[in-house]
Amino acid sequence: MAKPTAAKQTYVPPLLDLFRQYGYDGVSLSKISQATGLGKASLYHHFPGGKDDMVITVLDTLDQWLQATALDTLESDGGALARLTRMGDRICEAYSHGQKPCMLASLMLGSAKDDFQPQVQSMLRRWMGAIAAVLTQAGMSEPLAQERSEEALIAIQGALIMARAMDDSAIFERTMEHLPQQLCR
Amino acid sequence: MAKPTAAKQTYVPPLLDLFRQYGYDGVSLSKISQATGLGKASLYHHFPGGKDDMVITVLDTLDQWLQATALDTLESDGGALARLTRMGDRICEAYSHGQKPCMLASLMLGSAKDDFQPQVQSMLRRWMGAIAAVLTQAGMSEPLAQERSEEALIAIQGALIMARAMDDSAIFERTMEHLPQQLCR
DNA sequence: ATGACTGTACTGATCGTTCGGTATAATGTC
DNA sequence: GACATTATACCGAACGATCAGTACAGTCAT
Repeated sequence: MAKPTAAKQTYVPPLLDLFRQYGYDGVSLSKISQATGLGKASLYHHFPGGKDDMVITVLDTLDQWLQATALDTLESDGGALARLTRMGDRICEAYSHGQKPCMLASLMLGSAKDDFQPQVQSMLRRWMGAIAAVLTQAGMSEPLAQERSEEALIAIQGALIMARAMDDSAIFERTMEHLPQQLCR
Repeated sequence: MAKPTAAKQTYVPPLLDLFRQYGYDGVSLSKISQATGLGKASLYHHFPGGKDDMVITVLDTLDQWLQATALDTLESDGGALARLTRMGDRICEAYSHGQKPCMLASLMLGSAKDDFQPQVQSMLRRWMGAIAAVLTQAGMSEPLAQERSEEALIAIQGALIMARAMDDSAIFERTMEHLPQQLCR
């Protein structure tokens, strides 16, 4: 929303790591202070809105990353299968091969759900839209493409949950590997 | 573990509702006190181990429910497709058609992950085993059946996340409806 | 010397937990 | 049947710790 200071971006990676692993309620300011190496005063200097401000900043950065690194890739050259595979690779790396949770999912649990649901919904919708566009471009009907894109997000989110719960990153890697063919089937 | 008092079971439903929606870190004793109508001190009378004790009690009850209501159903009569459909119906109802999160997934986020991961893993493994058993019994090869049962849990967990995030229970209902054929394909 | 940044100290609120005590009902003793 | 004892269920108040957030004086680079 508000133009993020360049300095703010410095602290996004540790913040992302915290929020995706512990969720909104599980992250305390002392944890944040420890992870960023910043005192509380400094945190409130960079993020006057407190914890919510930090989440929004991370969410904005994540949004830009999703657009630039995952979705724009879908509009490059190559067949649908190749493009989806490329996106899968980026996604797989972003989630550390399934070892790290999705922040969007983490935020939908706990008391902060309502506050961030609009932005989360917007990101998920755009993500599904980009996948569906690839499929329709490959000749698939609009409704089927939308259904398949929904299945894609379900597979990604579910595989993240299961890989983390079972402590087996192979579950996520296998799912991401099969995903492109699964979508173009 | 320890034989639960009958009285303890009285407070399981509100506790389950809290933990699945807010996760371990998001549930405070005052929230629990309000939800159960019990004073904080009374809570420690029934659950001497505090919050952890409550989670374990709920997890035990959930384990019994899973076995009795969902998994034992898989061993009844009828074809594989019919049996899986019946399980799907029970699951769908248990999750309020996708409106309520899975407590197993909720517990795998936050600071309490390590404490409850063994029991969560055990339940998920048993769940997958029961589904795989139905599939092998229907003539499917052992490795394929295991892979499919994994896909089933991924679909359920992913659909729960997406349905909740998008605020659209149809996502979950559709996934659960397609699941049996998807598994027997 | 001005503005960006940070450490220290502090606030009131809430956290999980424990203490002291009360009401009720069951149990044992005579 | 009367009375003391015990167990169960509950509560208000308070514990020390930590929570999110603020005030302010200092430090630093420019």
